[in-house]
Amino acid sequence: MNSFFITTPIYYVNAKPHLGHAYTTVVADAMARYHKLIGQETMFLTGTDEHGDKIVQAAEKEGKTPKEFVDAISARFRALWPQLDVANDRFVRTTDPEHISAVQAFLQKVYDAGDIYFGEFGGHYCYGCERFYTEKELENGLCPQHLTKPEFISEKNYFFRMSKYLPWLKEHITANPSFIRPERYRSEVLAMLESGALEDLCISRPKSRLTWGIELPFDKDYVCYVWFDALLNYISALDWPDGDAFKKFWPGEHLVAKDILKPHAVFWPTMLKSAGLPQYEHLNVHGYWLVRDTKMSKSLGNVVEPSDMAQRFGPDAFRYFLLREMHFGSDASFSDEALVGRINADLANDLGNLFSRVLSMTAKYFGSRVPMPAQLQEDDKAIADLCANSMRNFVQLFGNVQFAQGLESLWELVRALNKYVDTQAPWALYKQGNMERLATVMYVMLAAMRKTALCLWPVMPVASGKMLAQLAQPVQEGMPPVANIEDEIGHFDGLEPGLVVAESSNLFPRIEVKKEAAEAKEPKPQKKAQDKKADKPQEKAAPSTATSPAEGDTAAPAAKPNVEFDQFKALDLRVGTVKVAEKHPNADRILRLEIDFGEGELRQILSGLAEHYAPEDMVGKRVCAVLNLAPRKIRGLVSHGMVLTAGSDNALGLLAVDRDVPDGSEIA
RNA sequence: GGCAAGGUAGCUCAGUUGGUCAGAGCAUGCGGUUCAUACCCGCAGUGUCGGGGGUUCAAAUCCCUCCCUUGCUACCA
Repeated sequence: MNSFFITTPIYYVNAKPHLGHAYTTVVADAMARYHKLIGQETMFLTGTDEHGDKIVQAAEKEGKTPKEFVDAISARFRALWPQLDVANDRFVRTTDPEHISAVQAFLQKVYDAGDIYFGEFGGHYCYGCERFYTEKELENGLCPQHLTKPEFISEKNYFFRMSKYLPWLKEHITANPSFIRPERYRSEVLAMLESGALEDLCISRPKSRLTWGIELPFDKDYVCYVWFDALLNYISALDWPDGDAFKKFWPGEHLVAKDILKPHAVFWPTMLKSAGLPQYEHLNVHGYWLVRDTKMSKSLGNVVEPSDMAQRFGPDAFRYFLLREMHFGSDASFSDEALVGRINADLANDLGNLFSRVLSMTAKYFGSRVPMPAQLQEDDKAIADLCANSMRNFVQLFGNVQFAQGLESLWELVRALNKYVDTQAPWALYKQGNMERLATVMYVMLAAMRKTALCLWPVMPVASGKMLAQLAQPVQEGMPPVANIEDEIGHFDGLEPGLVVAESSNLFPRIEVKKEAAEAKEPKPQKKAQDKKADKPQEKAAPSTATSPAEGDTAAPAAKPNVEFDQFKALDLRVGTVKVAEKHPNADRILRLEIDFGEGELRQILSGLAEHYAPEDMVGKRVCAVLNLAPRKIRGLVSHGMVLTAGSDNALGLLAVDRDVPDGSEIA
């Protein structure tokens, strides 16, 4: 197989690009370059996802049409990639006409195959669960959780018969250990399949509710629901069904963050299966970057900006850090100190200094001409062997998406070269006038440095080019430095004696740290799911949709329609004092409160505060609540009202009254 | 609460099927060197390999149990 196709997810354009996007895209770029470096023709695709409710709302807010809005944000993504030396071959947008027609062709194909049906059932909607139940799931016609009668919602939709292919999928994943990698995510998907929780997939929305989407070819009253639309970018961008690119590059592999594992590991393969298309080769799943939280918030402007990092430290160093610091698949922690540490230790001290010292000696001893080596001795052969080993490991590990390990393997060589300089002591040979030996030693180092620079091209394309240029190697921008790096492993020559190399080198200047240490003392790393929001559709899960996109982006929620004053007056809002607070015995997130509203007896209200307030801290607190909500049973206890809070999971607070008013006071 | 993955030197992590497996890099201390980006090289560590119990001649590595972390999941009217 001599072609290679890699994709990032198409990024959801409701916000600007952040570290998570940058990581995924840089990794994809490095993979694409790696495959070029082993002699394959590659296609690297990224793009933007531009359909869905959230987009319409965000556009309205800015007084733009959805199209105007997505044009602007999509452009921002596209503008970022060159700053990170990312060279994608194509950029797909779900609003491209070619994409739209491909989605419709695909839908028609699956429809004709009988795998799409109109959803007659699945209309039993429980408001408590915010989901639909099938007849089978109901207990005596009631919601099994709330024991209430679900409402039959008449909104019908089209469903993809995904369940039909789940047994096949399980076999496929079992039979192909690297279909989903690393292993942990493969197990996760298998567990998902075992659990039997997956059902058919809702793939439509009525136009009455959502118009910003792709019309179904077999029903003009419906548009395609997000995932179906979004996933198909991977082949629409290859000009499926008829394009040459598809024939040439499919199947390829995908790169995603762990939050969108399910759609890529379950929806997408079953879709391909239904349409009779070959499966992708690999789904490569990475973790999150956690960011040290110095009260990180948008208001403090403390968020990690990829373009900012690239400007401050250079795209090469930033890319190196991303690939070296994160063990692919696991989460990693991002901080300026870690970044500076890597740059100084690995790039400046080890690699940069190696180039500097060797080139400077070559200038001094041989007028910057690559000397002709004599017979290699033991020490020299040891370096040559190590060089071959490091390269072999590097190539193999990179192919296995083990980027950190691959780089580590290469650095074994870099460190050994620094040591070799010390043990051979060229300056001593020079003083002794042992020019033959000196020539050999210098040649060994220069040759090994060349090999190192070749390997680094996928990771640091510009710096690699500079290193090679310093070694008088031909470099053509955008092209891999050699036709196939694997041909470079078996032999140690490749550097022509007589070439004139650079006199000095300052590839990676040390970054002096002074005040940075002071700033970064106390705060503990806090979880910050970088990728979470942007890559996935935002609409609430609907009938049988397995995804449940996370809500709660930092942007304020969209405005709601006006209500009449009477409707507001209908609410019985009051102030009360918490007298009793304890954890709900059967629910982790819920506190059971008994609150005095001046009613003569305490009122029991259940509230999802357990993750934000300790029970003992609640006692004595004055709270605001809605009293006349219909009582609801939650996990065995009944709640007679709702405590008012503001904020989201990240930062949640209770509403309070700023003066002392009696319990039971009305809020108006 | 259920399911899953983890807890190994100050930090980030390696440790295949139980027997040099107690390691690497960074950071720290001491020494060396001078070609070099105050760099590089050498040496030195510290670790009850989360706690406890068990199997075994032998366990970080297998079993049980407990604790903690993370993710997914349910309840948050």
